[in-house]
Amino acid sequence: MAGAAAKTSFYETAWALVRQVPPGAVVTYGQVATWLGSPRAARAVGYAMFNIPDDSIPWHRVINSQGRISVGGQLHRPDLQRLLLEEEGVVFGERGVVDLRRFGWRPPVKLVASF
DNA sequence: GGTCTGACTAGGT
DNA sequence: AACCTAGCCAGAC
Repeated sequence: MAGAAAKTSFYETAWALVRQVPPGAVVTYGQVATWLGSPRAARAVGYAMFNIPDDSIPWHRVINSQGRISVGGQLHRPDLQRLLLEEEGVVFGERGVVDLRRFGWRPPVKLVASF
């Protein structure tokens, strides 16, 4: 690439990575941040999800490290994220907690390296 | 370029 | 187990 390489923003990279998460699987903000090379940027990742540019990004598959949904009311629909996940087969515990050991997705090393 | 904001996290009380 | 605090990061003003 000659000259200035298109410096992909943190957000765009996060979006691209989240888009790789398959249906029925979930990842945590901290995980995504780690894949991006900044283990402590979980907050920034969350913010990136808040600013998703289009509907092709499965933002709902990103939850917090506790296996719980952080947001409490996106677009006037408090349970939208949960509903979308359940539709994909993700099971929530009695307290709305997802078993990350069971549904947590781990991307191929090669994929992560490409980011 | 300093300041503020958060869909985060880990640790302490 | 619920609640509070401090640390961290990228973006918007």
